[in-house]
Amino acid sequence: MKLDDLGDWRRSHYTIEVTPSIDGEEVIVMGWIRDIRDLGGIRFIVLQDKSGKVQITIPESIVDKETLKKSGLLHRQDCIAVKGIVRKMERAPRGVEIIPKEIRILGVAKHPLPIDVTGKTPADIDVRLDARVLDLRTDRSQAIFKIRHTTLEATRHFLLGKGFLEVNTPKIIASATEGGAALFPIVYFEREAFLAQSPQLYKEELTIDFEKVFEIGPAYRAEKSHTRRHITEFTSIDIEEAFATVEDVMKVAEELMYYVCKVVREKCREELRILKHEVDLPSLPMKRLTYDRVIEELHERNVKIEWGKDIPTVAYRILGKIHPYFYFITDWPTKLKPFYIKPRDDDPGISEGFDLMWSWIEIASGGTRIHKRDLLIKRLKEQGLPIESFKYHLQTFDYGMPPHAGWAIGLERLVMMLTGVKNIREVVLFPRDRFRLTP
RNA sequence: GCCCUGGUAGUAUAGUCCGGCCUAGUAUAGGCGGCUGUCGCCCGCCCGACCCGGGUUCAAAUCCCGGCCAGGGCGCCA
Repeated sequence: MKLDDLGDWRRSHYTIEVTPSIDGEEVIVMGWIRDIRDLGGIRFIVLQDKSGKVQITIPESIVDKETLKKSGLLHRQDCIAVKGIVRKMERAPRGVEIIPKEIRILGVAKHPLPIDVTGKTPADIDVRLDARVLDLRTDRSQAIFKIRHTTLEATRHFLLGKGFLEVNTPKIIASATEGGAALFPIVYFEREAFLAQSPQLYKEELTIDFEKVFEIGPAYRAEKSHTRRHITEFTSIDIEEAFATVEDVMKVAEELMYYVCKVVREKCREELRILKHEVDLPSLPMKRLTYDRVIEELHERNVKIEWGKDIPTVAYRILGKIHPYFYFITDWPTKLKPFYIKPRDDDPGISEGFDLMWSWIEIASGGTRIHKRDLLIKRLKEQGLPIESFKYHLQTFDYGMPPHAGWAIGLERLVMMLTGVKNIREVVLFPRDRFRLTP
């Protein structure tokens, strides 16, 4: 089909701005055809733009022949511009419709489409991700990403209000430093480099310069996990604060969770309705369970975990049934935590690290960091990490490292909680997992 | 790395256990026709599929073996 040019047409109104109060005005709207209902002598076209939808009504007796003919050529998801007169009409959705004078076809869609954008015929997650750009047009996807956007907006607003400075640290790093999660190796000219698994060391170092920093950025994990809560590229919300301890930053975390829930509840009512999901306001302070207490609770339910061992997923699922919303797990055995987490002064076997849980899923982890160089070296050795790889990091401890604490929140897991979505890939535009690298 | 499950039109499903009744049903999308107030419009007609390879059998969508692809779970982790 021959496409029309945009020409000198510019949008005069978003669809949401077409209301009964502008009855009789001429408008130009632009967007995509969501649905067409042809009744013979009258044709209804639902036009969708980023703001919402409006009905274009084409009664054969009113509209001129050429526009009538053109309107008959249209399909779902074609991109069009419509110049027409707004008509107040009680029988139309939102009490208003547009009677077109001229239609310009700007882009066409090839049919049949791989997924139904009206959402009436469901599609599997795999099919949806293969046609992701089309899938993102659905009300469900639009709602999810509006909530994700609002979560980020609220998080920034909250942390900026607390005096944190937003930073960006390198995602290409020289060596596999932190231990733990596997890193992706990359070819960096004639050397090998890695994609960063977290901004951990950089954000700690930056407390010397800016005291309170946060970063919202990508993190990469080469884990072969294949579950609804794992992806290889995710977004980490990180904070680090000088002159603070685990209790101070746990407070920041729970207040942030409260604030984000509050903002999403207020600003995303329609989106939550579409997703048939409710967000409860957590009560503060959130429960603080020690690792010992968690082991006890599990014992009471016949799940035996030896002290010092990690908590397996089955146990977390049980824990999630006992504590269905947010709770902290504190006082972890030092050996279960990364080398930079500070052991307690009065009992070095226990750390000042914590996890923030949402039901059975870990949303965040953090704690007081070690700021004394000698202790850090001792812990590196205990965990069998190569001291020489930490040369630049250890060097910063000669520049007046303040006591500090921080945490990292997995944005996608937070958004899963806020949207009720069961698969993490649904809350990422173009997710990467063990098996998916495209689109 | 280990374990489980599945693969039928563009999409979503029925049929698979217990082989023949399958010329593979249904919905939706798409095409054609009809319909002047739809808003998951309606009505009629049409198009369109058993993942690939091998085996068993008179007969395979259905049973067996291999492959490929996908979903999920464990471990690890956010």
